[in-house]
Amino acid sequence: MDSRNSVGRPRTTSRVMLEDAAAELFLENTYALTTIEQIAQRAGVSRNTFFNYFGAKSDLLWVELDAGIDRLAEELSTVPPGVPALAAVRDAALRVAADIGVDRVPLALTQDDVMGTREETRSSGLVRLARRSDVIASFLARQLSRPSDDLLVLSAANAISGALSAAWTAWARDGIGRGHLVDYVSSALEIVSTGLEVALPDPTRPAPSGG
Amino acid sequence: MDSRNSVGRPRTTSRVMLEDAAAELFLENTYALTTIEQIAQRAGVSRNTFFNYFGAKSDLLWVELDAGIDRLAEELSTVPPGVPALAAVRDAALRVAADIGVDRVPLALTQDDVMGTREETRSSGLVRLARRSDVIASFLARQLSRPSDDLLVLSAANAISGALSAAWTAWARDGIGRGHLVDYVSSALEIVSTGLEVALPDPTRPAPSGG
DNA sequence: GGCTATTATTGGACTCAGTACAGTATTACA
DNA sequence: TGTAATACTGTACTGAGTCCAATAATAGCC
Repeated sequence: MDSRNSVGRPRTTSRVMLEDAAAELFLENTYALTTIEQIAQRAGVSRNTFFNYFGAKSDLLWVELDAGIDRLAEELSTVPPGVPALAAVRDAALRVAADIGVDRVPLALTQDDVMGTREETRSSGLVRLARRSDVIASFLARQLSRPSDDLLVLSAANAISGALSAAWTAWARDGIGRGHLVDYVSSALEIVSTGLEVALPDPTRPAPSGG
Repeated sequence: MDSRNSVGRPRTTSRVMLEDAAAELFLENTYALTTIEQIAQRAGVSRNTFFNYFGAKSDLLWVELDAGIDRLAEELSTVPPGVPALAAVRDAALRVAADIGVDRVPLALTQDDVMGTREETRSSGLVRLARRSDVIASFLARQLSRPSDDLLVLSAANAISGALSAAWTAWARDGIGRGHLVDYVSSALEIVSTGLEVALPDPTRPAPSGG
């Protein structure tokens, strides 16, 4: 039961030790009140070593999601030319989601209120959203033979990435007993691919096709 | 020709003087190499006064867009219940865009490379994207009588806001001779409302309706 | 075993954004 | 003229992120 600090800690890599130390401290003292100094100390490592593994304190909140985006980029890079682009994105996103276990929610999304992070979480999380948009946009551009700064390509990539964010967020917020992430991602993507007019029927009017 | 500093500067409000001083300095020295101290000094005001008007250095990049989001929120708040929600959002966004003159591009979007800001621009810009998503989501929730953390509502709001970002970005990047922002916004919104499958036909296949 | 090049880690000094707070000037208003 | 509210300033502080030079650890090779 001696969990004081570095002494006695299993000798895994510094990176993992930093992640673990951070998770503990964020829960104890909130994200905002935890300093990098403290994290490094508990991991039994110097403050500078922290910056060998992470570019910023907020990176610690998004380890899980960053890995997911890397996965997505890899999946998309192996898609051969000629394959329908939107379906390929959807399939890749679903495959990535399928591998996320129920317990692997990003720190930022679960702890959020507990950790007193709302602002910091948000802006650092949005950096991930942008990176995912880039990944998707360059794939769409390649696959559809359009320039990568094309308005349609950028709009579609942003819309897809936005929908994916909504899915992850909603899933994380549903807490224990939530279903599987895949289902959330599936619903969110259906909205953007079939169109908002269809997906969000207005209670005051019949659906467009019925008018 | 005497543009040294505060002395001789027109006595407008401190806020405007800070904005002007910042714009000058960002162009001269890039955003990253300009300190708040310098901005305040050129505006003829103390460093602390800066923080009376702006919460962060990066706010200076987004003055124009922040005003646009405020406008959007106001427009939406006056929409009576029962009006079709998606059309209302589209109309409000178009009205806001219509009022943005050709010269009123946000600093962040035009100067970008000149100012050596890419990273900082991006993450601070994304905070605006999130705020706009919130505005749209709470409107949609109210209008469609759904909870505001509903997956469909969040996905739609994120998708719309993402598409709007793409529109503003593409418009700004097109430089002198670009058309009017309204046209960009209109195209981008059409994509998400009619659906990506329809809007982005795949060159390898006929459109879904034709298959 | 020892030798060497590379990589991981460290200490220390620094810049600057952002916060807190108390004190002073300025303005508005009676 | 006095008084209250508001705008501004000085000072001091915390903590993130950067830079650089020095040292420890490690891997590869003889």
